[in-house]
Amino acid sequence: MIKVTLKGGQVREYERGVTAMDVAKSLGAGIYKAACACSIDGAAADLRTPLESDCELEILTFDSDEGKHAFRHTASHILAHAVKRLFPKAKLAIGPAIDNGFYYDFDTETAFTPEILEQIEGEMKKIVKESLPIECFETESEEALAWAESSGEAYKAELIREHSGKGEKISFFKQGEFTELCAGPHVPDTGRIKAFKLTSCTGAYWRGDSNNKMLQRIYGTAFTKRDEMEAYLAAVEEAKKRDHNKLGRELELFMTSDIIGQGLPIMLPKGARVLQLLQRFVEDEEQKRGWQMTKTPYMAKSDLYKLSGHWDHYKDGMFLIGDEESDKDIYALRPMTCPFQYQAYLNRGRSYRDLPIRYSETSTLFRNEASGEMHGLIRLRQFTISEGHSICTPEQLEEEFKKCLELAIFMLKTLGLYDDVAYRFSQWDPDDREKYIGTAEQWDEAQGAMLKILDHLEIKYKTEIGEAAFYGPKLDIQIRNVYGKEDTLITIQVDQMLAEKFGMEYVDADGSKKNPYIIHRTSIGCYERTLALLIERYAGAFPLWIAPEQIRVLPISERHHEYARAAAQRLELLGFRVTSDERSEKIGYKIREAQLEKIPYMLLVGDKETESGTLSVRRRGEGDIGAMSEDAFVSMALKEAAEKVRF
RNA sequence: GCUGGUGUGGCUCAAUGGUAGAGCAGCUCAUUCGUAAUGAGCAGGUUGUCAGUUCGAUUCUGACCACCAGCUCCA
Repeated sequence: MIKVTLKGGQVREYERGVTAMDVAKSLGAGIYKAACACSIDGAAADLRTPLESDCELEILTFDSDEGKHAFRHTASHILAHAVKRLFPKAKLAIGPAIDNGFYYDFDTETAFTPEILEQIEGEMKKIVKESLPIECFETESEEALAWAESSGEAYKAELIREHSGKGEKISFFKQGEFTELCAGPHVPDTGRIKAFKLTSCTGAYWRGDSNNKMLQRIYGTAFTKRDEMEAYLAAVEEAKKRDHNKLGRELELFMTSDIIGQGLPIMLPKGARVLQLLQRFVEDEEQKRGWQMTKTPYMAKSDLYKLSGHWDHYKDGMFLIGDEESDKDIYALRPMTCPFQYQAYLNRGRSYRDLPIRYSETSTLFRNEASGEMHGLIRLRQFTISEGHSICTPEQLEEEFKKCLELAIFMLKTLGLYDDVAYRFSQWDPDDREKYIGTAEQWDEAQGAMLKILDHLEIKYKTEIGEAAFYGPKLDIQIRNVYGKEDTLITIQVDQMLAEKFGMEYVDADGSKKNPYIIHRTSIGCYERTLALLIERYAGAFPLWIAPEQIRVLPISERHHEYARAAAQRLELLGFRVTSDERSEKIGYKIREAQLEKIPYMLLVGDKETESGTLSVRRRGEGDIGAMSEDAFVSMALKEAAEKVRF
C-alpha cells in the first residue's frame, strides 16, 4: 500500500501501482468526470500514470493550465484521427495544445478548404460521440520506428530517430483504430471533448524551418462547456472590432494605396496629428532627460553599412540606389540610425569626462521587408522610430541602461500601455554563429552585464535564445495585438562590438584609449506601431491629450452658429483641438457613427446657454453631463488632459 | 518568400456570360430652439490591374497588384 496525499492535505491509502485515474474515480464521479490530468509531487503527469510510492497527488481539471493543455491536446488527437479517417494518405506531423486552443500539422495532397474543415469537424463529432477510451502504452524506440515506417509516417519516424539510441522508451496514445506517438497527458476518453471548433487552416513549415516542406496546419479550440466556447469565440470577434487595421482606416487615421505599394501607408490628417502629438511629447521628454537630438541623412554609401556589418547581414533588406555593376558608389536608404550617430560621436576626440553622450533622433527608416511580412501599421517598409544611442563607459553602463528603461516605462505608462507589456531578454544562439559577430567571450561579457543589470532592477523577464541582434543582446518590451500575436514595441540593446568596428574611443582617466559601450534604445518604439497599439488599446477613443479632435462645438440651430464659433475660438486659444469644419455648424450635419463616439467632448450652444453663459456638455461614453460654465469645462478638460502623467 | 482566403460606388452587401442594384454615408434645396434629424431631389462604379477565351466578360481562364489570417523573417 502507498500513501497518497491529496490536495488539501487529506491522506488516503491505495494499492501500489494504482493510477491517478483510479484515485480520481475513488474520490467521486464529479472529480473523475472533470479530471484532465494530474500533478504528482508537483510535476504534471498523465492520469494513467501508475503511482509506485507515497506521493502528493492533485487531480487537475480544465480550470488549471495543465488540465486545459491535456484537454486540448486530446482535441488535437481527435482532429488527427478525423483527418486520417477522411484522408488516409495524410501524414501526421505534430499537434500540440497552445494558448486558447490547439493545432495539428499535416502533410497532404488535398488543400484544406473551409468546406473540408467542416467535414473534418463532422468526423470529429463522430469520434467524440463514440466515446473511445484513450489508452497509453510504451515501446522500445526500434519498435516505434518500425511502426512509423510501416505506416508511412515519415515525420513521426524522424522524431523517433532523434530519441533512438538513448535507451528511452517511446510512449503512444491509442483511441480506437488511431495510434499516435505522444508524450501526453490526455483525458481518459474522446467523449469528454464536448465543445470544439476548427477555426482556421494555414501553412506552416515542418519544424519551423522555411527550408523544409510547408505543411497544412489546422487551428482549433476546445472547451468543456459549449457556452464557454461560445463566449470565447464571441470575445475573439469582439476583440477583432478593435483591430487597428480596420478601425484605423474606418476612423480615417490612415489608408493604403495600391499604386504606392506595400508597407507604405498614408497617414491621413487625424493619424498624422496623433503622430505629431506623440513626437512632440517624446522629443521634449527626451531632451529633458539629457538626450541631444541629431538629424542624420536618410541614405549613405554602401561603405557605411559594410563597416557596420549590416551589409553582410541585411543587404537584401535594404533599398539600394544605383547599380552595383556600373556605378562606382552604391547608396542605400538607411535601415537603421546607429552608424550615422556614431559618425557624430567621431566628430572629435572624446574624454571619459564627455560620457555618457546621449544622441536621439526621430528617425525614418527604410527596410525592404519580404512581401508577406507587411501588416497594417505593425510591419512597414518605411517607418519612423524614436531612435537613440547612449555612448558610455563600462562603469556607466548600468546607470545608463536604467535610465533608458525608465524612459521607456515612463512612455508606456503615459500611453496607458504599461500593463499590457512583458519583458523579453533576447540572447544569442551560440549554435548559430553565422547570425552573429564577435566572440563567445564578448557575448558572455555583454549578456553577463545585461543579466546583472536586469537582476539589479528586478525585471521579470522571459529568456529567449536566438532573438538577439547580430551585435548584442536585447531587452525587448513585448506587446500583443487583438489577435494575441506578440510584437516588440520597445527594445534596449547592449552593444560592445560596434564601437570597436567604427573606431570609437574615449580617453580614460589613466590616459589610455578605450572603446565605449553603446546602448541602442528606443523610447516609444516605432511611431506607426505604437499608434496601432494605441488604436487597439483604446478602440480608437484616444485619451484626451492625444485625441486628434478633442472638442466639437455645435449650435442647436444655424441661428446660433456665431455663438458656437466664438466658443470654439476661445477654446482653441486655450490650446484645445476644436473642429473647425464649418459644415458641422449646420444642424443636421451628421458625424459618422463610428467617429461620433470617439470625440471626447461635444458642446451644444443655444439660447439658454448663451443667455446663462454656460455650455451643454456631452462626454464620450457618458452622454449629456449637464450644463457648466466655460471656465468649469476648461478646468475639467485640462485636468483630464494632464491625467497622462498621473501614475 | 511560402500556404490559404479576399477584391463590386466612402461603408455594408446583392446580382448576372448580354457592360450593375439596395441600405447607410455624401451633395443640393426646403424645414428646424435641443442632442446629429425630417421632406424632396441629385450625384457617385471602365465590378483591383493587364492579358486570354467568346459575337459579347464584372461573371470563365491566366498573370500581376493590393488587402487579410498563419508560417518564416524582423538590424
